[in-house]
Amino acid sequence: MEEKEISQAVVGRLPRYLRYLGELRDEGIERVSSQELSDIMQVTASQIRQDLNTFGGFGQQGYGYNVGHLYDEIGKILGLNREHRLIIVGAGHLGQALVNYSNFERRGFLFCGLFDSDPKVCGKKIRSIAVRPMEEMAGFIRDHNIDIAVLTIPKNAAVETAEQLAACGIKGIWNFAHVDLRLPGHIQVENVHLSDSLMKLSYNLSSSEEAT
Amino acid sequence: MEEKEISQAVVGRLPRYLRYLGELRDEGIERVSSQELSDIMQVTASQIRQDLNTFGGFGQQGYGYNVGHLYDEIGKILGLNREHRLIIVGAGHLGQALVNYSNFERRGFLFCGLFDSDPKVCGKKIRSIAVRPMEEMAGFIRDHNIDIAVLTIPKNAAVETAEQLAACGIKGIWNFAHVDLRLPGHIQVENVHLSDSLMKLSYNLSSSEEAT
DNA sequence: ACGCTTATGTTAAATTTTTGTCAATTCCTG
DNA sequence: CAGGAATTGACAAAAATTTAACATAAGCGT
Repeated sequence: MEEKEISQAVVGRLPRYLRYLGELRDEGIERVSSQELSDIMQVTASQIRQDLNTFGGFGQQGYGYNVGHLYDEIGKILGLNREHRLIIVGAGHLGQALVNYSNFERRGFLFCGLFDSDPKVCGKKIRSIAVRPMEEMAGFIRDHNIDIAVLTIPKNAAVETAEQLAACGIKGIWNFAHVDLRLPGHIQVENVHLSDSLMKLSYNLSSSEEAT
Repeated sequence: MEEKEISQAVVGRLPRYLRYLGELRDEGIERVSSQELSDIMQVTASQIRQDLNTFGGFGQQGYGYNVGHLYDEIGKILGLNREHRLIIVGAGHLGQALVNYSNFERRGFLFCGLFDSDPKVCGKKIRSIAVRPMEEMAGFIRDHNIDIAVLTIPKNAAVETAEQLAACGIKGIWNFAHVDLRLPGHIQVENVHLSDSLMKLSYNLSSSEEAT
């Protein structure tokens, strides 16, 4: 029963709010007003209030927002109060880099398995996680209650693998491959298209140059 | 002399157009209509025409768009017709992963140098590029005409390093550190906040679950 | 060469997103 | 404990983005 569709624009801003609130909290600051946050974050106070009110009234008139409480609430909204169990498919440099990123684990994203089609890297251990052959993937997902798969393999392999993952009942895919995955709607896909990002930077470089 | 401000929403879609046009071209397809592209890409034909017309009339009425020509034009708009010279600051797993990604070089993004503050990794070679100490960075940028720096270092170091880079006259920063960099407006910053992306996925997982 | 079909470029409408405003509520001081 | 200051939540206005509609231009077949 979807209450009212919440735009991805709003969702996309939540992690940033969380980040700044975490910093304030770590500085020992207990309360903050939308105007103060606005000054720090360089977005309008109106947008902050609007965004937060999408999910409920977390503030108090005349007082502002309680930093710790707001931090927790946004965390809950983002699903950080539960644990997520992930596997990484593709034990190349990028896959390894992600496994080694300990910040994710701190947020409840647990890397449980690593898979690769290359027999030469299978058996190798990365941060205490063994690389397994692709054949074991389906079973592993079911046995270890995996909900997210991270795709760090070349694009031609990615499409087929994504379909396998879908068939295994995976809930979400964090896709670093440079293709758009076409999967059933109940499977959430979040794309990280690095080359797209680099091209945007390139555009903005050219564009700012012209505007001399 | 900025003609008219082009929205980042449009710019953000260009790389995706480029990708699909490249695929069509590789299949030997010479012409395509906005409606055909619409079917393939799952966006409205209207949006495609609107987006393309932001930059000029690349199509022909009654015919459609010439795939090769449109591909080239979008490439030019994105600045892919020129070479970009990059350095990577932070030779950790992520930095190494990016150096090894050959696709970027094919697009004209040349990795020219690698820098790290850890003396233990300095001197090491990654894909024929030696890791240099941070002290050499400023000189290197000037000597090798570097325009883009890729920041793959922890966030506390990132802020200070970004300021150094700005002082060296860098044009753009591709920022993988989990902070917002505050730099003079003429320096373009493109952020890749991986944990934000993962949190979005997490939100969408929770959200789709609720909507059972 | 003519007319029908196709498909763009452009303008207008609809929708979404962002910003501004203000009454209502709570805090805080004297 | 009363009154002024502060700040939210809600609503309204403005801006931006997306979609629709259509006149116009070019292709294509006969």
